[in-house]
Amino acid sequence: MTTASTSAPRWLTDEEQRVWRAYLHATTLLEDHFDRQLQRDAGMPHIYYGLLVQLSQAPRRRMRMTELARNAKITRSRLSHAIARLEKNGWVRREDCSSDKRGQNAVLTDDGLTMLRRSAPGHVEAVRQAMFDRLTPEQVSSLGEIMRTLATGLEPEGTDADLPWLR
Amino acid sequence: MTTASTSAPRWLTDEEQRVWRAYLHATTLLEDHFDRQLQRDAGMPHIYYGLLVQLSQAPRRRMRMTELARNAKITRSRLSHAIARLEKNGWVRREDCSSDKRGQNAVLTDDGLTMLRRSAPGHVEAVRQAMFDRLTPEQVSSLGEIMRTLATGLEPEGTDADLPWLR
DNA sequence: GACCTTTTCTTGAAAGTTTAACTAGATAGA
DNA sequence: TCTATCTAGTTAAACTTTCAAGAAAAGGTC
Repeated sequence: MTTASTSAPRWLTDEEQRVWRAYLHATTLLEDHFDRQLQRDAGMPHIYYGLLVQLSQAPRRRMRMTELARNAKITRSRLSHAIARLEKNGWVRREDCSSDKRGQNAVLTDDGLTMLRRSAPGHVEAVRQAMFDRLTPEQVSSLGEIMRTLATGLEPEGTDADLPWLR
Repeated sequence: MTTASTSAPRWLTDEEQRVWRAYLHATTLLEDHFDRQLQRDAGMPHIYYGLLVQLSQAPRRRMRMTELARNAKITRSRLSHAIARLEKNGWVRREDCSSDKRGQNAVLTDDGLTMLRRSAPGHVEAVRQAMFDRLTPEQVSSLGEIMRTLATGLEPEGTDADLPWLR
């Protein structure tokens, strides 16, 4: 067991505090920025757009709900609501899974694919402008390594971690 | 003017796609992680906690609404709702601004400060575990530089940028 | 002063998310 | 088989955020 609850807290150094705050500022601004860009140009928040992208790259443009939730790093409940909304837009439809009667597949429709094709260039451009055009190749590489490390830290293999899509 | 809407899109390279996805994965997981940690230990989402931290560090534990929104990188509307909720909890109260009758100050109460002191060690520990313990000093430094660059890119000085707290 | 514009902040409704509870089907053990 | 447990997904209610609109004060111009 740890003694974290009783021992003196290891406060952040000034440098760490600056980095932490910069992280929060940048991620908050970026999320706001992309949510607005996609709400304006594609009529949905960024996380919904990501779901369509996932589906477009999946075999036969379909994916099991839990698998999609795992890829998007969100809860199944959140995904249920999201797919319901996208279904109303006609961009996704649900389909029973043949091998498991509890299961559902989310399927990207032709309309959904069309919408994605139309909005992709603008979104890529936005991502470039906000991120890749501002960083050196070394920074891009470093950012990738850092983000992979942090993500892995929160979803360690073979443990009982509290992962969104298992809740 | 640009020709972005008509010229061929500059698609992301494989490397850029991997970095972009890693960024989305890590930030989504981290936000979920800290929101849950603070909801459990302090009874509020992470962004609300950040507001109390800001107030605790401000002179006389108070700050103008727009100033607080700017620091937190959120809209004034969002802040209004958040402060209303924190007021209900007794952790913040509102106060008229003497020099500008339109203005309001958000003031951290004694109860709010107590709550903050009680939950700070656990939160710092969570931040360490999820971020600083997993990165080398070089990575921490690099992350700070990258995040500062990205944040600055979205709030350029002296322009008519679409910043949340001005909407 | 009168008028117009801008700034500050709030509000109500709509949209999205979380939490806990629930249904139905799969799985494993006696 | 029968039963307990687990997994897949949904749902209702509470909460948070966004969007659009608006009230009130400040600032600028004539």
